[in-house]
Order: sequence, then structure tokens, then C-alpha cells
Amino acid sequence: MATIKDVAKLAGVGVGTVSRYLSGNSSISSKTGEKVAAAMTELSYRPNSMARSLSSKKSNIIGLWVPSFSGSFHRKMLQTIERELRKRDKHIILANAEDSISDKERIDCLDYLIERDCDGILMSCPELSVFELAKIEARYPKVVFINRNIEDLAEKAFSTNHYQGGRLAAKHFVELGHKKIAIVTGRMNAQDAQSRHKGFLDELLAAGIEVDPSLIESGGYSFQQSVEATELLLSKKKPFTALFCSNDNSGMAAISTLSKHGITVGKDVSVIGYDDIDLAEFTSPPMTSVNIPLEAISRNACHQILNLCYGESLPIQNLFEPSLSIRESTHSITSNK
Amino acid sequence: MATIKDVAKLAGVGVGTVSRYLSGNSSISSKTGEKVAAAMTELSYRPNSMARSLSSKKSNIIGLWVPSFSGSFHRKMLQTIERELRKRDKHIILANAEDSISDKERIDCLDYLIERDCDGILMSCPELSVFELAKIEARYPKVVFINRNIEDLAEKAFSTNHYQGGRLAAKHFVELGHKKIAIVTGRMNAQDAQSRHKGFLDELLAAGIEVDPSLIESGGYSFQQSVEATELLLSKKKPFTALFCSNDNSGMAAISTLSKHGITVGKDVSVIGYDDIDLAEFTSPPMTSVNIPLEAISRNACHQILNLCYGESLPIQNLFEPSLSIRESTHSITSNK
DNA sequence: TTATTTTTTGGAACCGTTTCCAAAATTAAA
DNA sequence: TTTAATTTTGGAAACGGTTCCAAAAAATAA
Repeated sequence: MATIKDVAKLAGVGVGTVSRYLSGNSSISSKTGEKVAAAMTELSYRPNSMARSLSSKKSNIIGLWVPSFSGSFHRKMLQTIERELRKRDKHIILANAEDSISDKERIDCLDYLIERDCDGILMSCPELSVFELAKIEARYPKVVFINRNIEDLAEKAFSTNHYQGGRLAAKHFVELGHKKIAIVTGRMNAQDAQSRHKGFLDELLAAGIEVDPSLIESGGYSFQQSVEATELLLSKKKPFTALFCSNDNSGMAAISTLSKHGITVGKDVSVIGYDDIDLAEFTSPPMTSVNIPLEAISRNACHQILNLCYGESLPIQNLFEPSLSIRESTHSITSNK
Repeated sequence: MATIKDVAKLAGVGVGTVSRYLSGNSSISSKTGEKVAAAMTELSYRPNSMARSLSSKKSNIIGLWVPSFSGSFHRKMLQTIERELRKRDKHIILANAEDSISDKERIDCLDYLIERDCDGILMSCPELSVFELAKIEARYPKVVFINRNIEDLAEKAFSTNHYQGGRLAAKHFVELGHKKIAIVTGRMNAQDAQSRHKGFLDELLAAGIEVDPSLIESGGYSFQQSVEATELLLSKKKPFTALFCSNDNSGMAAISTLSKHGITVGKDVSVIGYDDIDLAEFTSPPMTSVNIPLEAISRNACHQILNLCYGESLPIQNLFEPSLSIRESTHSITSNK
């Protein structure tokens, strides 16, 4: 592998000149530039990224901490982040907390990234407490949180207004005339699950509707657990005409389980999911779901990390409003009963 | 940030000694070791990974080239790879070819990894031609292919015997007495799709069954396209009692579409999917699917890359046999007709 | 033309490690 | 105790870039 010295020698110039040519932001006479360019192609020179990093004190690596790879949800996030950072010639190194049970393991996972001298870190961490996040930020300020709402760290947190998301769902049910409403919650130690739950309940309350606590079961954001939760709800023999699910996995599980019991979704029971993943359109019936602008969130988080790490000044927005994608899994109660 | 020199000075030893202590494979007297350890904690020293890489000519980074982040399929792969490499303190940098339409774009994506001086690259590349892969390997020998079968590069390719996978599915249909069989194929420019398709047809042929070419439609591995493919199959009014889908996305689409048309899956039409993703268990009815040992494949690919890059000699296996996870979406034809 | 300013250039110093070599310290053998 | 063999150690050189500084070259002004 040719080094910058080889290029300099072949071009008959000093190493500084080659380096300056490479960086592009110094003035180089056109003849010298040509000589350097020729030598570089001749030797098929490619700068050594380690040497570069060492010297410039920038690794050009951004760490990406994800809780899991599952779901269309993270997919869109990963995809957007990869695109945004590659565009700017930054590289992504990956840490996955998939099997991490304890906060300690999750922090270890972060250390694994820090060890590699990332310039900054993107974290999508639904489950760490605000307290832990604050500690992380104090120790490692070049960090940005995706899908978290943190009051004291507002400019480093990018997320949807999940409270509003919950309200949207409730409002839709109210408008359709539903009164007996059940809920399959998400992983309730996750902040987003809490917010959408609270928003949902608050909006109902505002409409004078109270949810029977025994019609609330946890689906833990997983398909399997949500199947069980739905079964549990049905076994109680307390009628309900609407079901709010904390994500689309849950929603799909609920639709499938209700159908299996001979209940026509959209007619007997209306179901709303959350996240509006690609598949939501293809359940039968197609599922009404709260849409979160994940691409915009991810893009803005990337911009903020670029601002923090490389002195750029890209405009950013922190909080994004959800919307409701209405499909056939929800119908007015009066039209059927 | 403290450097090795600071540690050496504080401990009253030379830098070489600190470095040797750090590496762990040189003999150090116990007193010196203690002094160094004390100085390191005192300064909360952490070695600079760029300097290390530059000096040792090892980046300890493995590039991971994935065609997409979608599906439970890639999820398990990512998860396994991350775990295996993290265990050995290697880092993963990510390149996603999601939007790449042309081979050129896919190669650019590879260059993006090479630029970062990865020690090796893991590629999951269903769509590049064997010719392109050979060129890649020639230019960059520290590469390993996941989910590819390459005759001339057998030891660098890790995959399932997809031909056998296709045969397993066909055999199951034959044993259940099915004769009128339809197919929703995958992305047919991908090698794995071709193999399983061929295996499926060959096995049927061996049983004296020929598939009506008009009962073969492409689902392109996507849910949406497979919905359309299934609709198309139904619109032809040619009866079939069995349907082989090239992946589980297709299978789920088919099940959903058939149900929508009042066809009872598992009774009127048997459906087999492929990949056996987690969700296969939760369709209604639960879907019979060809299971591929993705975790073992990924793990072995990692081992091979570790062998190639770091002189380890972990045992490896290249080709893995699929199995059939039989569920309720397939039933004997005689029992219902 | 010469003096002055500006642009371009070469090369040394530095980034923080690893590794090699010779010297020093320790241990074993005589 | 002295000598030889072995272990441990300090420090210089190298890894391949970037950046700074002073010198050289070119452009401009007098």
C-alpha cells in the first residue's frame, strides 16, 4: 500500500503539499496539483484512515446504540441514519443491546462504543431511566437520544409527542362512538409506552369515558405476549368494542387473535395500532395506526450529532407530531349496533 | 485524556513496559505490574484505539455489508454477528445497500467499507452475480459471503442448502397428496430464490408432478408484491390445493389474501413459507415453513472472518441443511376432499 | 528594475501506540 | 563468590497522516 511519502516522492513534491492537495482547502498551483493527482492514480493511493484519525483527532465514526434490530420500526431508523451519515463520509459502528437485561449491561454496551473513540453516539434507548441518561450525557456529552423526551436535555432528544399519539387514538375512538374500550399496553418501563398510555387515558377522561382497569393488559410490545394479552381480555367476558394496542406488533396480534375467536375486526371490535409500520396496511382488515415520522426524527438526530461533533450548524427540530393513518380496522359503533 | 507516556511517567517506568503490561503477553515483574496498574486507574487511562490501530496495522473493525435491514431474517443475522464479534472485541461498521439499484452502487457501498480500513468484510449479498463476487474476492480477499453458495469460493461462502429447502417443501406437499400446486417465487435474480425454486420443481418432477407454468407468479420477497401475486393466481380460476411461497413475507401475504377470499388456509389450500421467522408461528393458521439455521450460518461466517483476519483457527462449516417446521397451514388433501 | 506583499512549498514536529534492541537486573550454575 | 544464562526493562524508531513555520517562488507595487 502506497503512503503519502511515496506519492510525494513520485510527484517530486513535499508530503505537506500532498496532504494539502488531499484536504482540498489550501491553495495549490495547478501544475503541482496535476503532478500530485497523477502520482496518486499511478500508485492507486488511498489515505490510511487510522493515521488520519490519529493525527486529526477525529475518528469520523459515529456509534449507534440500538436496543434491538427487530421490527420495521428500527429498520427505518437504521436505514435513515446510515444514509445521512454515509452522505457525509462518516462511518457507523454498531452496538446492539438486544439481550441486555440490566442497566449495567446496557452501559457496558455503551462503553464498547466509547472504547472505539467514536466522535459521537446516537442512542435509541427506550428503557433507560432519565437519571441514567443524564449520567451518560454528563460523562459523554457527544450523545443524542432518539425516541426519548428529556426535559432537561431537550436539545439532545429527538422524538414523537407520544402523549399526543395516545390522544389521537382515543379521540378517534370517541368520535366513532366507542365507550367500552380495552388496552394492550407496551413495555411499561419504556417512556414512550407510558406517554402514549397516559395520553390515551387523558383524552378519554376528557370525553367522560373511563377505562375499566381490568380491560388493560400488557402486551410488552411483542407479538406473542400480545396474543396472550388479547386472550386474557377475551376470557374476562367483559364486552368491549374498541382496543388500543401500544404498537403494531400488538395490533397485528390482537387482530389475529380476535379473528380466531370469530370476532370481526372493524365491525365487532375496532383496533388501533401504533407506529404505522409498512405491514399495517396489509393486515386483514388493514389496521388503523398512529403514524410517527421516524425518518424525520432520525434525520434530525443525525444532524444534531453532526453539529456537536463536526461544528456544523444544520437546523434541527426535536419534537415531532404524530398523525393517524385511518384504515378499516376501526369503524363507527353506531353503524353496526 | 491521559496517554501511555503519562502513565509511564507516573508509574516511574518506560512506555514499553506499560505497553507490554497492557498487551498481557509479556513477562512483567509483579511490582512493576502493580505500579502500572495503579497509575492507570489513577489517570483513568484508556488506550487510544487509533494510535493502536496505526501502530499494529489492525483496525479491529469488521465491515458488514447488508442488502437491507428488513425482516426478522436479517435481524437474527445482525444480532448473531454483533454478539460474536463483540465477544472478541472487534467492532462492526455498517453499510446498507438498501436503495442500491445497480451493481455499481453495491460496489460503491463496499468501497465505503474498504475506505475505513476494515480488517475484513462480511457480505450478505443475495443479488450480486458470482462473477461480481469473484472480482470482489480477488480485489479484497478478506471477505466472507453469507447466504451464498459459490463453488469456486466454497470456503468463503456460508449458506443453507436452499435446493434441499425447496425439495423439503415439495416433499411435504407430495406426502400430503397435493397435485395442483402453485408457487409465489422470490426475487429471481437472487441465487437463493433460484435454488429453492429449482429444488422444489425437481422434487415434484421426481414424484411425477408438473407445475402449470401459469400457476407461478413472482412475489419478489415482499409482502405487497406477494399479495398481488396471490390475487393474480386466484384470478386465473385454475384450482390449486397447495402454494409454495419463497419466503415468510410471501407466505403471510398469501395466507392473508387467501383468507380474504374465503379460502380456508390449511383446509382448502395448504401454504408453505420459507425462512421460518418468528412470526410464522403467529399467522392464522400458524404457517408451515422451511427453517434455515441462520444463527449457525452467521456464527460460522464470523469465525471464518476471524480466522482470515486474526490468524485464529476456529473450526468452520460452510453448508447447512434446512429443516421443515410443520404447522397448521398444511394438511393432507385426502382428509378434506 | 528593485522592493514589497502574497502565494505556494518543503519538511520538521507531532498524534499515541507497538516493537525491537541493547542494557540492566535477576536468577541459576559453577 | 564469580560467571553465565535468563528475565525484565527503558527508550528509540516506526506506523502514516496533519499542521505549523520558515523559506522559496510568484505576483504586485514602487
